Amino acid sequence: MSNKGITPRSENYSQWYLDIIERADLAENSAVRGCMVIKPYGYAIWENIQKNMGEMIKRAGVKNAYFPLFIPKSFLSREASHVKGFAKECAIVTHYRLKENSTGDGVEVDEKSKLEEELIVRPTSETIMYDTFSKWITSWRDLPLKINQWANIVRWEKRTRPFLRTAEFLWQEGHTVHSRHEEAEKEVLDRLNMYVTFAREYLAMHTYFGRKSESEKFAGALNTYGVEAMMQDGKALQFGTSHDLGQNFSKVFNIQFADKEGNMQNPWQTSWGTSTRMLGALIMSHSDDNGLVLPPKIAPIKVVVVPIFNDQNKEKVLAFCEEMRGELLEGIEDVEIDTRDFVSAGFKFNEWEKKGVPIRIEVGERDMNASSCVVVRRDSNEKLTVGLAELRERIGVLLEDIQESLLKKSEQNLISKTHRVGSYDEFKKHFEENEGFLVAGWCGSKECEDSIKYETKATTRCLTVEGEGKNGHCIYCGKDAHDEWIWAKSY
RNA sequence: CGGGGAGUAGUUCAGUUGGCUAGAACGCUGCGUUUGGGACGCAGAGGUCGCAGGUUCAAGUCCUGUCUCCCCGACCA
Repeated sequence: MSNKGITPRSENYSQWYLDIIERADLAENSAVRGCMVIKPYGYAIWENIQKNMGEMIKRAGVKNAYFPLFIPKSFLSREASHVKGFAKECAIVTHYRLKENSTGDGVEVDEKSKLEEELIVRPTSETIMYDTFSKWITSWRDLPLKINQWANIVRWEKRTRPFLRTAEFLWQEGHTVHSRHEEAEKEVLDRLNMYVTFAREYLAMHTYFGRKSESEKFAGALNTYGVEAMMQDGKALQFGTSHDLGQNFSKVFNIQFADKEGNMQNPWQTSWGTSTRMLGALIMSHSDDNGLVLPPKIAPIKVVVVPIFNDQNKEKVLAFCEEMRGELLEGIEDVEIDTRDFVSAGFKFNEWEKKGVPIRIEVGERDMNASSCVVVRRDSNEKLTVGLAELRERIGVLLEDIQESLLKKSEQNLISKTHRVGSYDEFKKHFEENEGFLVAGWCGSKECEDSIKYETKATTRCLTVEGEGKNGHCIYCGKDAHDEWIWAKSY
């Protein structure tokens, strides 16, 4: 068994996630390559994410809203570095009508329907939202304004990878507007912490988080903060970001408010987001060679009951399972009974393992007679015989225990694969031969960062609180460094 | 956009000194026996061999063109 779990390089990678998504089969048209179909089981995970993170977002005083998919081209060109960051990966709507083609066996673009101004399919919604915000905000009384939207966005990446980078993906993007910079900065860090907490509590993922370097920051932001998770193969996966936009956008979108003294001011803004990439992070963090392993809090099915029966005792066993779900497992959510009589029990065991269901209960006549059942945990494959009287309590405890031990494992993976090195030679050697992250001083110059990236493929991931202000030497040039950064190869 | 690889059944693929009716495994359908770790037997369905042209008595196989996909880079969540 490999110890790297499911990664894009693992054998049969494409087989592993097939319960969650599949590549959109649009092979005849290269223009839509890189799109994904999220299947019902995968979407159920996404719904759990939406529900739980959605609650955290609401608790932060943020309201949900929805803005248009299409952005006038002129909006995108207002903030110089923003447009520079996204210009090369936009889908553009140029016409609004089709007509029958000359041979009569299809359709073609009606050239007469050309738009005067092209529309951009949103790669992110700063521009279209902030144009609207400029109409909503006139006074200090309108602030802070905190808006979130769950939406799809399109980024025409040159190269896509199932899960980790698709042309279209779903996400949540939050946008807030504040009267003072300190307040905006606090919001940025609060939301960053929200993501870290969500990753820990729900996804059972331990992460590093902190400020991104100049070259890694969001196009148009003053500062970007990120959450970095480590996959089982030691590579980094950026999980969420939170940006301090300063006044960059409020100035060009003409958002102004009258302060208490009656002076017109440009407010301070933030934006923050997490995407369906989380599904990829979730899979790659916990799963093993037998398939997915899902943390109970996010698993669409928490407990699956596999009845073991033959033609003679089928009804009896199935009736018992229903009873089990209704009474013996009262209060345990998302329990599924696999009543299929056309596949073998062994097949079902295997299938639910592949789907990552945290707990499997096996019940046959043998168990019924003994007033017990067999309980199997997905994370450790441990089998327990549990008396029916204590079943509910044990399952409740087990679910919590699985959640906890997955987090512990993730923490262990992160910490045990984060190293320090004394020289650049060792730094280089690490990324050639070993897995995992490095903590190393960096003088902050773009030259050093670029050289390191070119020579090792590793980049700065973030500057953690612990690394901030830690004096030392730049791992590359040897000059004085005042911060220690997290370095890693990333997806 | 650069470098590699590949297009044959739903999927993964085999199939060259060109030669009969194009194959396997898995999956799918039906019947029967099974069901405590991916069941088995029998019967069956499923193909314009990416597309176009050429060479030949004969092309999945050789030649030319063309399209597409995948992988590795650059770019990025």
